Amino acid sequence: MSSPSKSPAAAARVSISDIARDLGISKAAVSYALNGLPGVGADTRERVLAAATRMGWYPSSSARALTGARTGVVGLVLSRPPELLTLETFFVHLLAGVETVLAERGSSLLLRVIGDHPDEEIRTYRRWWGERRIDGVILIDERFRDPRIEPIEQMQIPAVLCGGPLRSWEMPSLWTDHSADSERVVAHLHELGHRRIAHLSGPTEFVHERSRRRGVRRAARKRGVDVTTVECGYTGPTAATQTAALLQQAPADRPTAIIYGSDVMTASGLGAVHEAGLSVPADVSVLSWDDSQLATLVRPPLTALRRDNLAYGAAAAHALLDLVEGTNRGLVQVAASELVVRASTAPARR
Amino acid sequence: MSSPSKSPAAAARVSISDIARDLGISKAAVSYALNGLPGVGADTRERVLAAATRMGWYPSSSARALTGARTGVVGLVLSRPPELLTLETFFVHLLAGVETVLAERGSSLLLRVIGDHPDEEIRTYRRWWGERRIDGVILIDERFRDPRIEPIEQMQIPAVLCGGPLRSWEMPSLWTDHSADSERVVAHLHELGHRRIAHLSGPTEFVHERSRRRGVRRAARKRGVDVTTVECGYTGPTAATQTAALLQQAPADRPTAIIYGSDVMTASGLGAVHEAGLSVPADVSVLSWDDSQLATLVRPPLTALRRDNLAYGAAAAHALLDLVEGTNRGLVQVAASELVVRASTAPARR
DNA sequence: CCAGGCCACTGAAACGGATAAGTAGACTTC
DNA sequence: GAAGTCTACTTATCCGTTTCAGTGGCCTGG
Repeated sequence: MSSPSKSPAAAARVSISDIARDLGISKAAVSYALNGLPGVGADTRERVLAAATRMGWYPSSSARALTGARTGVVGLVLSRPPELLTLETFFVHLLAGVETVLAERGSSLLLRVIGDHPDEEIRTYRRWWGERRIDGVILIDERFRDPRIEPIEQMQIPAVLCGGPLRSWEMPSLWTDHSADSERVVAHLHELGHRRIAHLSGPTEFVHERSRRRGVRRAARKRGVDVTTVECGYTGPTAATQTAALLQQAPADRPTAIIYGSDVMTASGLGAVHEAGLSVPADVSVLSWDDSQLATLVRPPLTALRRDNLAYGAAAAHALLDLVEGTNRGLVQVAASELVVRASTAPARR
Repeated sequence: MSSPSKSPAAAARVSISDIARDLGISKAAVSYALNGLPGVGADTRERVLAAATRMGWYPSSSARALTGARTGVVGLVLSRPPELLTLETFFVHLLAGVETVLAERGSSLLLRVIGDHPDEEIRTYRRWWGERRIDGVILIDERFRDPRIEPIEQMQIPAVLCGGPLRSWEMPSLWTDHSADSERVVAHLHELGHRRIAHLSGPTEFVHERSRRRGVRRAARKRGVDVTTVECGYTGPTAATQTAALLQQAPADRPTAIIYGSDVMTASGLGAVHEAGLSVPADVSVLSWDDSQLATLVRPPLTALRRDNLAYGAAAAHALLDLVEGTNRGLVQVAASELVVRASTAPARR
């Protein structure tokens, strides 16, 4: 609480006018030189470049943006309560993937973390766009009848939808083949002899959870596997409660394998299975729809479906930057997931 | 790869000139009205405000920044390899905490995620600052002889250091009392009768790891507890290897309790203890310097030192925004950590 | 009744860069 | 050797906002 900071803005900031004055030429010539445009001689260009480096010049992003060019910033809103963000390694990986590409292509990420509230999310987009802060946005966590779609389209904000495909949506989307993933998961359990399984999915307000449920049901029916689908929150406790409920049934009725919607849910389920006096994988096999370090740290380590979230983020960033530059990549299919088999799934008990 | 996007910039964007024209007054009057400055009558002010809402006006951040005002953006660089970011719930919590405050006070977060490379981090600051993109930065992960300090001071970028105190540093820092934390941890183990403990810390290039090591050694010496300090990476495997090495010693020599630098390290250590044929907490107690969901998901659940990282991020953001507005809060002490005792620590075996 | 002050407002410049339009001078062209 | 074409610049304007320096009109005080 001591003295006010002595105006940090005091630090010398170099503009093209300074360079022009220093070299005795016009601002325009400097601008041409720095942007690699024709209109200046080779020697002048070199002198300008040298002076810019020497004097520590950087283009003012504000001034550039003001003339109508890009801002070089991409917006991303994370709208889940912080306690859910925590272990959802998905987000951090996604961010890292997005960032790699943005850095490569000279853009930056404007991030907003808000509790679960779609209105707030839309307000943020409206504001960022109105203030000309961003070139476009990445929309994650597609919801059923997603309320963000219409405002985004109406404001004509360039956007990439992580989800879809969507009939009205004309911008790029990153499409995951949930039905193939479901096949993979169910096939694995079927091969191990499981004929009664449960699927504890995340909230069905998310489109990907709906798709997975549908996929699992279809794959199970095809193989004559009996499946119970239960909707859970993403948090550990709800998964544990639902697991306990499932296992209270008579041994002949209860599932011999459980698919969980996330690594955290699976780890919690693991605890619930033990508390029910059963063991994994001897009595019950469990399988996580997400892989992560957590999956390898619990005992037994979890069989999990692994997606490359870094690549996912990178693909989203590429699609968005391409769109901003005028190329609509349309529907981009993301790489297939891979089932990593560990010790939490085993042959069904006879 | 279909048609180029039809210039999204085409969407009508309203400027104060539009409002001025609409109302038949000057741009200056509109500006005064919108900013709550004297110079316009109450009725005019109201008409301007109404028109701004009606026409959907937002201030252009670029134009504002150009006149020398704030940009309303705070920069943050995460420079650790993505695989470490993943389970380090610290970062996500920190981000969420920072964001809450920024949103409240009308700022946004510009984020860069880079692999572990301080040079790149400094280049990012230099660029952001040169391009007038940010008002200030939050420096996390203080390092020994931190190479970021000097450039930041020289460029006079307003910054908050998460760490310190540092003699030359005149800007705010967020100081954690590592010595009190160490006391708490060692006291707990001492009370349980442990007289031979090990501390597997994170990399000593980080100042907080050094402080913790020093604190643990001092607290142990004070109580006549024997302590072995080992430097580990933050990753699981190195912690497991070091744990195995420690437990290979003769029962009379090996530690009866191990303090780990993070939750991931502890969970991995847990596995290593089991593989050595020993049990937690009967043979060895383990304790994590970080609490998280992971700590509750492994068996046994981990005794852990809990920091409020959300509050930590919030404090950092507050200190920075205050600094930007001219108030240097100096040394801010963060709230003390709390030891959450769970099942992974128990009385030492006789 | 008029100087002085205040109020509500206008005009213009400034911020830093992009860019359209203009202008010398050198060089080609027939 | 005059007209035309390049090249290498310069001048001026614009983007949207803030802000400084006016400028009338009205009110007040002496």
